[in-house]
Amino acid sequence: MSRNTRVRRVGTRRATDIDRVFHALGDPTRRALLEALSRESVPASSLAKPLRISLTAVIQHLRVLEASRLVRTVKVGRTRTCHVDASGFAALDRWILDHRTTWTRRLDRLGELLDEPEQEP
Amino acid sequence: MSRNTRVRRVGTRRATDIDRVFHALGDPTRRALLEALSRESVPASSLAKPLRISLTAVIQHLRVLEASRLVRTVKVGRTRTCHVDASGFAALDRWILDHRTTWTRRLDRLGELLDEPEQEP
DNA sequence: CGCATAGTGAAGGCGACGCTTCACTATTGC
DNA sequence: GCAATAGTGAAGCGTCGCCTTCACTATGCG
Repeated sequence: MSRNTRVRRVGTRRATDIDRVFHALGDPTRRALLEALSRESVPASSLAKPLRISLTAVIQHLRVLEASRLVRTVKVGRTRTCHVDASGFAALDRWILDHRTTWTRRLDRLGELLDEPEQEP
Repeated sequence: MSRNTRVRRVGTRRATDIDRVFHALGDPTRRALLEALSRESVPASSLAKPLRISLTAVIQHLRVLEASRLVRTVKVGRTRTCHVDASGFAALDRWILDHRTTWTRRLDRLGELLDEPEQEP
């Protein structure tokens, strides 16, 4: 591990909660992990195969997800069971809420944009 | 630039919109940039000094933010004016909405968590 | 016991990121 | 015109992040 055990930093500053959440969600593998977990709580070992990565990689991702409070894990016996944790999700929601007000005040358009079906080029 | 101009990828797969949004928001400097922009539209050059980074770095961040549709910029004369763009924000909102339902179905606790003032250790 | 299974720790490869500096172009304003 | 200002392109540096393999421990089970 070595690097993953280190306290996450951002520049020289200590990482904040929202830093961790955004960083955790920034990786598509971790989002896939979350998606799998949102269906049902599962042992770590069952997550590796569908994503085609090693169990070690899964454990490493789980550590990141746990640090950001998006996932909570419990180890019973030799198996570590993982389930979604709402805390990190709530932190994200709080951030969004805070900034939505600022942005909508300036843009006053988010509502309409959300109603649009999609607008990819 | 070279690397920043390259199409963002995630593994071997082309990056999706939400990939770009999360990645863009994962960097605290870019969030600070967004925060500054949410107050008022400003030329790129005015963003560098308060963040204590070079103008080049700002431009690079702006490219990332534009690719994720969180920021839109217009160049008039020699100055590039930047303002918040709701599209990326809407994409994020959509993602959250989609997954909130799944997670609350499992957790049925998000509501209470959001009502709690804060719960950092 | 003895073998298979689930998870950990350490170390390293390698590409991506954030930033800088230098060189250069395009505008602005005297 | 000319100097100052705003932005770009290219290149490179140090670090981080994702993943792997190998070695090892702990638990479950016939």
